[in-house]
Amino acid sequence: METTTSLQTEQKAEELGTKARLLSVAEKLFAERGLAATSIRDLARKAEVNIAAVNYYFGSKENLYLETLRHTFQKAIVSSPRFDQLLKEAQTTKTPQAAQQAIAEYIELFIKLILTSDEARRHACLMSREMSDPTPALDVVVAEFILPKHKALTALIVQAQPALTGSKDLPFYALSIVSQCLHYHFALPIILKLLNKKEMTPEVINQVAKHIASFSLRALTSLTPNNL
Amino acid sequence: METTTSLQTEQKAEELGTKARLLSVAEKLFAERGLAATSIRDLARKAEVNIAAVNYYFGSKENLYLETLRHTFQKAIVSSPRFDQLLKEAQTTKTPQAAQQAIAEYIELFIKLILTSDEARRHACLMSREMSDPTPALDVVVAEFILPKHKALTALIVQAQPALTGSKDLPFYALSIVSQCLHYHFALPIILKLLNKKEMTPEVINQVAKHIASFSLRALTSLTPNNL
DNA sequence: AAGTAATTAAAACAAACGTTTGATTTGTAA
DNA sequence: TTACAAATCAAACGTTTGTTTTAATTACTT
Repeated sequence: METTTSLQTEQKAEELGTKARLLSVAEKLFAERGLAATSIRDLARKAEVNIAAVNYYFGSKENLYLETLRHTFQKAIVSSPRFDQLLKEAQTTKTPQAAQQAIAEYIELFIKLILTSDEARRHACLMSREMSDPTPALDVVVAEFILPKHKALTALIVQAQPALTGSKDLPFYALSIVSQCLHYHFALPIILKLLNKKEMTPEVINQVAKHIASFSLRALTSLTPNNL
Repeated sequence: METTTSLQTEQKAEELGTKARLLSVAEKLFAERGLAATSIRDLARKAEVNIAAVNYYFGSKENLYLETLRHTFQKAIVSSPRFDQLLKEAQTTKTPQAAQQAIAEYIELFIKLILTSDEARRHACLMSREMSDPTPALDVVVAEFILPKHKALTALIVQAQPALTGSKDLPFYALSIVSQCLHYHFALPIILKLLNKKEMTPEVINQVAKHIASFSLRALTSLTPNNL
């Protein structure tokens, strides 16, 4: 029996139970290869777990995939106050300049997470696979993870450019910013070829972050009532 | 025997041979489900062809996939002078204004292709699957298809904003524009949920095209030597 | 210490997979 | 017609797939 409260079942706190070990390896493999290309046997072997454990704990492979996405993005939600902090800070200082600065930092944080953090990369991989082959899990992730972030960023954008208040294509602004960042995840292999590079160096990453921030803020701040 | 020159083997010109039928169905299925999730049996059944035909004509499933990508993007290259024409026209009129207009039309054409043309959508699907799980075919597609387009768009950008000449983050500008467009393919299911829509209507598509063009051109034209 | 529930383990299941085989049909040229 | 090569076909190949079964083992409660 897997008890979550008692510590007697685990000699060391660091040791993961069978279920947790499955979820951990599943996150890795599903992100790397996708649902169809990941076999339960490979998964069980890498998790050092019997083949039957998957069906014992999760009922089916599909359900393991669904639970893996839930588990992964719940982790991400908990560990994302870094972003939310940024948004809150700007709201205290209500000036457009503060919001613009927050947007620039948001972009920089986003780009660096995607291009340097293995965990963030896994999340992005799982998400892009969901977009190619949507499952019921996508609804949950969008509602609980993406929609709140989109709303928060949009609020920041309005603060940075008050002229946008009530504009009918307001929701597209956050998409313009986020899409530029995500492109450096989705299209990374292509972008590396275009830049004639083997990998993303810290210098290039900084350059990219600065470019997207500058590009987007110019688009935002140069907005005049004529453009609306 | 499949003869490519003689017409006697095909009663009607519209009828496709076994090989062509396989390539056609393969493009569809690989785009919809990906390599791993597409079975040769399903493919052969939908192409009304014997199972052994795949290995007879292509040697293996993997090779069929590779040939499908080659075939598909070679078609795309041939049928893309619509884009190239746009670039050429701007070069004749050498003014920044002409280039800016061309960029706006480029974006509109791009967005509408991605969101309305089934063939363009298939190409985009194949490409996004290649980016998630790169195969040797990616190199070919990038070199022959993407790199030329990136160079042409970059030339257009320099013409639209001559101050960018020689700038070290010049290659990122085309990426900023293209990424915004592609996002409406990659993240379409998510974007629909964000916009609370069932599907993309022609009105929204127009709105998106206008937004991206306006957003990008503002970012481009508001560039001053200070920003460099 | 006994007994019950939870977990692990090994083995086997049918189904589907990509591929190969060998025979048959088809088209063409001698 | 005869001969030969290309194309198509049904059938079966050996693996691998996700899942289930059955038995042994472990952990917890009474």
